[in-house]
Amino acid sequence: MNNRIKELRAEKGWSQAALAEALEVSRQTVIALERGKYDPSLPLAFAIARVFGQSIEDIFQP
Amino acid sequence: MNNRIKELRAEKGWSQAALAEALEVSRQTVIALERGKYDPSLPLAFAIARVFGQSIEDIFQP
DNA sequence: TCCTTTTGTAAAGTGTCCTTTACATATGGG
DNA sequence: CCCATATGTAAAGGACACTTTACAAAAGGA
Repeated sequence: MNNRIKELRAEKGWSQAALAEALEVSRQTVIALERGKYDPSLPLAFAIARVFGQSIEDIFQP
Repeated sequence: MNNRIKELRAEKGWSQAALAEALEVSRQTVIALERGKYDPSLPLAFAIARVFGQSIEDIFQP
């Protein structure tokens, strides 16, 4: 499952730490997601979509 | 996180076993999801959206 | 150069997602 | 009544999602 987290975070000009805080997860989680180490849980996917103002389908591609 | 899986499955007239097969998961997983025991993984959420022809956001509400 | 910020790796621990197996109960058709 | 179908519970095990802590390395500004 690919995602556009890193790209969207760059557009916002946020650091990984800032995104982690916005998502209420650890920085390690942001790193792992961006590097495709694993997929987020569904609740976290919703949070990611919310902070970037896009749909889950727009950010994640199976 | 609430979901409309049971309702959508009823509309299709599918048994839990039939849905499980369509999703390529066990029947136990379908039961657990419908009864809100836990949320699906993101890949499974995509599969559920696909078999019902709706968006993830339409099926799951945080 | 020095210091701060940012990004990355590693490891160990906890809880969740999903599996298989087994058994129980309800319902409807023959 | 008998049997098949549908739904549910329980329990044990494996893999994944997420955490905390610690350390390493690159990059930019003063």
